[in-house]
Amino acid sequence: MKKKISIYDIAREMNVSSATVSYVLNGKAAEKRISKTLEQRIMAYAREVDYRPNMIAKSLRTGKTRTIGMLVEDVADPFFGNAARIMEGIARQLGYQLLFASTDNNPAVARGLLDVFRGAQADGYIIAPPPGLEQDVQALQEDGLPVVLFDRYFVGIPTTNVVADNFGGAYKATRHLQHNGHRRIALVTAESGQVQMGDRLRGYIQAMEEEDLPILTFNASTFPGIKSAIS
Amino acid sequence: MKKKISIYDIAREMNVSSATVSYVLNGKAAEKRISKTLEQRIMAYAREVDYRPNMIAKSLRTGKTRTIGMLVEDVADPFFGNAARIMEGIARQLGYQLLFASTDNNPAVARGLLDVFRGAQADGYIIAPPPGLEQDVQALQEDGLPVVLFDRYFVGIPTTNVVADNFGGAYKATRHLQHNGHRRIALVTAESGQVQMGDRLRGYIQAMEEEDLPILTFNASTFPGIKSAIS
DNA sequence: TTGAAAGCGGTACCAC
DNA sequence: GTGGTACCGCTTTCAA
Repeated sequence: MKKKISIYDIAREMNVSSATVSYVLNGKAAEKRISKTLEQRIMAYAREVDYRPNMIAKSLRTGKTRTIGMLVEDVADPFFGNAARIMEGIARQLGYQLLFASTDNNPAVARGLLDVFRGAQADGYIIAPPPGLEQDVQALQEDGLPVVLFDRYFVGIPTTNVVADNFGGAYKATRHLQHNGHRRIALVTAESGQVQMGDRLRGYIQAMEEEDLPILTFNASTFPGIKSAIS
Repeated sequence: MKKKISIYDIAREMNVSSATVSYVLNGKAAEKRISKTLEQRIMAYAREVDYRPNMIAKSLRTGKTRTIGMLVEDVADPFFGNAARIMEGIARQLGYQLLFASTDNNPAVARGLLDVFRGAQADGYIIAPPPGLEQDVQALQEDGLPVVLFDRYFVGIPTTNVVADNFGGAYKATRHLQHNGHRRIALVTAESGQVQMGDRLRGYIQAMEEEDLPILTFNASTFPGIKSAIS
C-alpha cells in the first residue's frame, strides 16, 4: 500500500514550493519561466515516484471534472451499446470520461439520473431523451451546461441534436422498392410516438403518395409476432 | 443559470455555522444534539433553495468517491452490456456510480484504463480481465483497493471472483446429450487460452472420457464458418 | 524565477 | 447545543 504522493511531497523533496511543482507538472514551466534544470529535476522525480495528480482536488479547484454524462435508453441494447462504446473511446482520447446510465425510456428514471450526474458535476451531457424530458433538458441549458441530444430530439425546443435522417432514409428505401417494380409496400414500425419513428413514417408515406400507392403499416409493438396488418 | 448554493450560503441565511448545516444535512442532527426546530428550519430552507451538495468537495474531504471502475471486454457485447447494465442499477441503489470502460481484451488498453480510474479515485474495481493483467490486479490489491474479477480469473493469484460454473456446465451438458443416446458429441469452442474456455473444455472431456467416447472439438476461431473439425 | 497564501465546498475534531 | 477552524490536494494571483 504505497502512500499517495502529492505535489507537496515532491515540493518538499525538491526544496521548491508547491506552486513551482504545479507549474512544471502542467507544462507551464516555459510560460512561468522556470529554469530548464529545475523543470527537468522535477519531472524526473515525479516520474520516479510515479506521481499521479488527484483529479478530485483538481476538479474542486478548477470547477471542471472532464466528465460527460451520457443517458441512453439501455446500454445493453446493441445500438446504444455501440454508440456508448464509440463515444467513450473518442471522449477518452480527448481526456474526458463518460458516465453512462440507462433511462429505460422512462422520464422519471432519466430525471433521477440527471440529478446524479449534476451531483457529480458533469461538464456536459449527451442524451437520448425519453419522451417527457423537455423541461429537464431545457433546465440544463438554462444552467449553462452543454447538452447534445442524439437519436431523438424534441420538436419545438432548440437543442443541438445528432440524429439519423429518418425521413430521408425511409423515403429513399421506399422509392427504391418502387423503382424495382413493387407496388404493395408496407412499413413495419412501432407506435412509440417518438419523433424518429414519426419521421420514418412520414418519409414512407410521402414516397407512397407520390406514386399513388396504398399506405400499409404493421405495428410491431401491438403485433409482436407480426401476424396481421392494420390500416 | 441559477447560482450554485453552498452550505455557507445556507449557514449565512440561517445565522448558524457551516458546521451545523453540515450536521443537519447529513442526518447527524440528533447525534450532535441540534435542536429539532433548528433542524427543521435548515432542512426546509435547503429544500426551498434546492441545495445540492458538491460531491467533488465531499470526496476530496472524505477520500471516498462512491465510484466503482468496471472493466469489461466490450460494453457493446450483449453479455457484458447486460452485466454492465444490471450492476449499474444495483450500484446506484447502493449510492454508487459505475464507471465503464472496454478493454478489447487487450492488457495494454486495460492498464491505461485502470490508470484513468485510479486518477478518478475509484473506490473499487470490477474487472473482466484480459490475459496478462495479473500484475496490475495484484498491484491494486496491494494498494488496498477492493477488486472483484468476473467472468474470468487468474489461476494461482488469490482474488475474489464471480464466474459461471464453466466446468460443471459443460460436463452436465455433455452428460445430458449422452443420456439422450448421442455418442458423437463435439465441442465448438475458441482457443483463447482463457481460463473459462479451458474449464469448459475440461468439463466436456471428462464427461466424454467417463463414457469412453471420442473427443471432438471444433475451433470456432480458426474456422469462423465452422466448416471442418479438428482432432 | 520562484513562492506564500487564498481559496474551491465540504467534514469533523474540539472547544465553549 | 452550537460554532471555529484546520484540512483534503491543487491552481493561480500577487509579491518578492
